[in-house]
Amino acid sequence: MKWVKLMTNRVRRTMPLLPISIVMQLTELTARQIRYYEEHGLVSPARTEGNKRMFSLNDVDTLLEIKDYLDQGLNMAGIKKIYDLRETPANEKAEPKNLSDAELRRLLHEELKHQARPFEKGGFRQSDLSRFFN
Amino acid sequence: MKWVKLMTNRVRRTMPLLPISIVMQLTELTARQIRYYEEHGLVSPARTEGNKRMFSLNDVDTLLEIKDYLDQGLNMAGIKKIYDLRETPANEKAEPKNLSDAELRRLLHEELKHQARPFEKGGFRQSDLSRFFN
DNA sequence: ATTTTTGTGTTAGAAAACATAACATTGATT
DNA sequence: AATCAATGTTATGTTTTCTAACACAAAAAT
Repeated sequence: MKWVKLMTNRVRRTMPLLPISIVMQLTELTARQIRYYEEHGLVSPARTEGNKRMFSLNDVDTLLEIKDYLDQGLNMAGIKKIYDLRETPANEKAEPKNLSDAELRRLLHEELKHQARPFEKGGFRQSDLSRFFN
Repeated sequence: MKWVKLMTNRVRRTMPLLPISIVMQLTELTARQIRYYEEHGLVSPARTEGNKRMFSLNDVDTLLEIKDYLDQGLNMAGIKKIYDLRETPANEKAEPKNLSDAELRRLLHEELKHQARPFEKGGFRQSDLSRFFN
């Protein structure tokens, strides 16, 4: 079952869940800025069928970093270079990627359902999606 | 620092981040169903300035639970009752809830920042859940 | 000291997503 | 047969997001 863990970890951070409006709030960037950074390949949000950008938590992470770098005086080229260097294609392991939608949903659902609640035991008020933020 | 952790946990789970379309995919419920459950007070998503529903991770959890209960044959009344009973106003402790947006953002930022570096995000434009896993 | 480039603002017009509200349908309860 | 509960469907209006274009100030290059 290790692969499940890995997959869900990956899924957690890469799931495109957030519309640009939320990302704007989370990052304090304007839509213009976010799109501009995308234009330069620094983020690659998914798209809905209707072509709307949907961002993952990783994307938010990246955008916050970009913001930091800009604050530190770097320009696009510098930031690009940093990310290029960071890319270690060596340690990119191929992951099992041939699950049906239904299966993936079921896995997600399972995880959501049986989350150990830290404190209470009887009252599992919520199964906790917050792992998505880890 | 413990309370920070707790607090951020709470914040993370209650932050209204997700539009209804994403919640639909996550829960496999229709918009109609989700709105109907809201009508019955089972979830209370936040609203944007423009009146669009924004759901928290807790909301998703709740919706998944509702789905389970319905599958188990409960009806609205039953589910309502369950949530009513679950509400133990005794253990509702007042939580420190007076952080500025900037502070919250910084906390979130910190958490996101010191994470293991993710994967590549290639551009993709697919429908269904499969676009979550690339 | 000009000229060019960069990063961002602003605007316009179109399309997508979402809202409410009403009516329809289906299966269970009375 | 009539009612009710949960959901589907449709109509219509508003909000959000999109792309593309032009504007502009500050930095960089010439």
